[in-house]
Amino acid sequence: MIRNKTVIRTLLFIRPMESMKKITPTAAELEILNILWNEEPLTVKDIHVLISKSKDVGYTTTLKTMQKMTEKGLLQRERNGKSHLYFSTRAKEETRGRLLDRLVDSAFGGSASSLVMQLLGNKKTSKDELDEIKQIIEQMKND
Amino acid sequence: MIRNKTVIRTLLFIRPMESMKKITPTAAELEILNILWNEEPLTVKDIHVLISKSKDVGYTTTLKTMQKMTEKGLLQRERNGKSHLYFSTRAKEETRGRLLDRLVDSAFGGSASSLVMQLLGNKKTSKDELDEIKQIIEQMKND
DNA sequence: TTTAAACTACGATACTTGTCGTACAAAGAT
DNA sequence: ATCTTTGTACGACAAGTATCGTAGTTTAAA
Repeated sequence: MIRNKTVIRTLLFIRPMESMKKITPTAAELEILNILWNEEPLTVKDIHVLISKSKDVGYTTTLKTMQKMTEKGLLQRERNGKSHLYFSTRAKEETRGRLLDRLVDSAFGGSASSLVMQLLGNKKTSKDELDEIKQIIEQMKND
Repeated sequence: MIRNKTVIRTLLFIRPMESMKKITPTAAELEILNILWNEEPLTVKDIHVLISKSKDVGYTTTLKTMQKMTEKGLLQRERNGKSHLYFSTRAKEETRGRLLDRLVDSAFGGSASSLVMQLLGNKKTSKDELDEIKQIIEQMKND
């Protein structure tokens, strides 16, 4: 049985369909997305300046990552004079939802309530957070 | 009689400092851990049979993955005749907690309540799940 | 005792991720 | 017009993941 995807695509003369792919960003990509979700659009430089505050990384690393993200369809860009303005193509909620689904499936046996239980029992979650979560639930009960 | 082997080995210092490393398992590793968290210990074959039900993968792939996990300290094993019996070294809750923390940090700006909101607003989370979650919260309020 | 079956060990491969360095292009500054 | 700055493009590389194939070892069967 042929398992190699590259081989299969070659044999079938098809290309990977970017639009159909449900891409979940990696950690480095999320760092960039978190910034863009807060303020769009931004240049590579803008983002790199922000990231550099908490992390020592080269400019071309950020650039390359954003180029890859654009290839993948996570970002779009448009020329703005000499440089580009980047913005995210997917709503924050959609991406977060997908990541959450993946975690629920892969680590919590598909049970979202197990995840919440874990979260509420987690020492790292602050009391304020817990109160806030409880309040959210309370509010939802009135639907 | 003490049945928990992880505890025994921890007390006997069978594993060195490796066990201190904070490793977060990958997707393929989680698949194996999910099985072991449910029933321990198991052989490579046991696990491979179970995984094969939902996934087409070679036996040596499962074997190799479990060998790597043992190297990393995620699993431990002991000879059992011709083969080995594997068991996980970390409590389910610890690993889940770490994965959850990572997601909260990387995708939800460190806000656990944002994560819960997202989860509750997620169409994919079933009504039953939602009810269950609400019930959990309700119960926690009585502390 | 030879053989077959069941296992393990280990190397190899393809892909992905994160990271830079270098080369090149465009726009100003001198 | 030439030099400097500010960008982009692109190749390269190390590390890690998932995946198998092949070879070798042990146990059980004939």
